Amino acid sequence: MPASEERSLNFLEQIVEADNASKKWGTWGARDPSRADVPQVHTRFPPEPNGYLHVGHAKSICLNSGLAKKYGGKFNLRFDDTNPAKEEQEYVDSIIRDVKWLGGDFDTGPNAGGLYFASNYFEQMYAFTEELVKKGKAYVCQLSGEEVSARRGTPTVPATSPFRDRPIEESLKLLAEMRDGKHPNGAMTVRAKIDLASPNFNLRDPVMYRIIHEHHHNTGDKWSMYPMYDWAHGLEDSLEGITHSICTLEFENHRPLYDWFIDSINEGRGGTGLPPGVPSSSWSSLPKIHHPQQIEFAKLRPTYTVMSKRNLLKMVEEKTVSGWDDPRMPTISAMRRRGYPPEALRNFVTDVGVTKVESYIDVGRLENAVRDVLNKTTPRTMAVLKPLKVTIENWPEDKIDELDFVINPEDAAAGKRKVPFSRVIYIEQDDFIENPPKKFFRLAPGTEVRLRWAYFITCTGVEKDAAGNVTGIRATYDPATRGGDAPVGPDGKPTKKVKGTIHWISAKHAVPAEVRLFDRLFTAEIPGDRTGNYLDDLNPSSLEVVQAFVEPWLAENARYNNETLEGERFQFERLGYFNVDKDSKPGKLVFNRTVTLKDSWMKEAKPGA
RNA sequence: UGGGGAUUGGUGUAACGGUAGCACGAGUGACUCUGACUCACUUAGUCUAGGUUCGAAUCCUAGAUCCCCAACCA
Repeated sequence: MPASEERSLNFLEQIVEADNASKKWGTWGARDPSRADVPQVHTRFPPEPNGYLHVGHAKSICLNSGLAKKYGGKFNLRFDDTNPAKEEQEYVDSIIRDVKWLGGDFDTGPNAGGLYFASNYFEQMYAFTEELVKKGKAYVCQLSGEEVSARRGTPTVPATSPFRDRPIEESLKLLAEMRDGKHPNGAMTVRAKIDLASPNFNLRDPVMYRIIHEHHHNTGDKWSMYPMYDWAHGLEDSLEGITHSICTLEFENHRPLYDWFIDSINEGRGGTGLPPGVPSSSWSSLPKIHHPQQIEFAKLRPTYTVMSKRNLLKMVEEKTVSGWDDPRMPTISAMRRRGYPPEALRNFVTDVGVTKVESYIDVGRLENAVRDVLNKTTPRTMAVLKPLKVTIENWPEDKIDELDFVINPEDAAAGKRKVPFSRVIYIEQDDFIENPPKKFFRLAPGTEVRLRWAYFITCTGVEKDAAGNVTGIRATYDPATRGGDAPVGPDGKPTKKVKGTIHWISAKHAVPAEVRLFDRLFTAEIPGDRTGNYLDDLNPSSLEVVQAFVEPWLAENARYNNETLEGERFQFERLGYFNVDKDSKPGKLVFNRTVTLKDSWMKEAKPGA
């Protein structure tokens, strides 16, 4: 897959390069004289700690940290923790873990910009607010939520507030009281005084602060007024010197508001003179604040998945899934648990690109990106998911043969290992059909197949129970095919060929293991599109648990790393990629199927499947 | 009805007035001790209608369709 070395620039990169060329943001020279000619590029990922990160956030993380990396800039992780009613420390911890796992190096390496919290800027934001009130650009409004809503107006009818022209001193007094916690939730808000008739509703005197008496994970009980996102967000970026504030499309309408806030703070600062009638003041000696450039991009929306935190939270709370890290979830922690390598997520994100077009991405592309990485990196091993017993009639009762098994055909350095073979083996139920259809290359009465790296066997009989179900089969092996190669004739060519090669496990050596097979959580490309309720499209069989057999080598090498939260990854030949789940315990192995192998036989046998 | 965005094969994405290209998917074939991987070939596209131009996906005009906006959420 194109890890995209020669891909053309996406529109974000084009903007950054144009800015760099024009020196729009200056260079890093002030901080580091040795980098006086490196243009400043400073990005950030600004999550609210109110849920777990999902694959959509992964796109933002990769975009932002990728830009910093590519242009020698800095990347910040900043929590947008402005609403204590919804935010929790647990989410802060999980987000930090997930961002680091994905390679968003906000605290290590050359691009580390640091870890920040919006709540650490509350004092500064309050000072800005006082300044705006004094400038006549903000006021305290004592309308209730319902009243504000009722007075909102329509696209052509302006909003109203009876408090917008109250004396500045009055607002200042109430502002101080809000800060001192003297008023209950909902009693009043601070509003920006912009334009009640604006066709852009974001400019109809938006609320800057509301009163929330609630414990905050970072600031404790210090504050009882909290800034709204719109007021806070642009300031956070400004304070951190963010050059390119990358966000999603729905914030396009908010950009004029962010511009207004910063312009209003800067008005009269830095000695540029005050508007007529405004007396000289404390802020005229203050420097202007940084004005980042906001750029909007379209969210990532994979098919067959839901992305809204609300809907994901609902599934967690109602136990539709086992938790935020249920391997079927689109969260980063679920993908890590399921065995997706972070590199695959990164490749996927660059592969689908970034634009302003709202589109759906075939979730199959994510699965392909996962296969791509895993194919190159995982050891091959054998496991039988749904065992069918095969007795090799001409193999001596107690004889055991040790056969060589290539660990990874894609990676010669991985070497070989021994796999035991004996008289009774298990093969996959799907690899035997009593009355096979055309083009079925596997085992059937009278046909011959190769057992991977072992012997050719021919099916000689079928055992059934009283109900007629196949309970086992009998076969004979060809001693001349040891290692899986047909004997070579005088002409140097193999004396026979078999079309099929199947995997197997020696019954005597088989180690039992639980294997969890996942399918998509939803059966509809766009869950809920049909009925309006995404749960109507839940896939009832998205989880299947089987008791499988694995080879001894795998049992010995199946490890789970409690520190990185990653289980060892393997390919089970012909079945897919699997990893060790955190539920594994000594004596009880649990594997997740990360993703299947592509299966063109399945497509042929069951068209449309 | 106001404002802000978007529209290129089945899907995603390039082309920035000069040959509509790439990737995924799909199809066919080759290879193969994984029906995997790999390789080759094929497939199919500029929202519509006008206009400017030697030349338009790109510029202009009009229209169509889709998304976002009237939380004290982010």
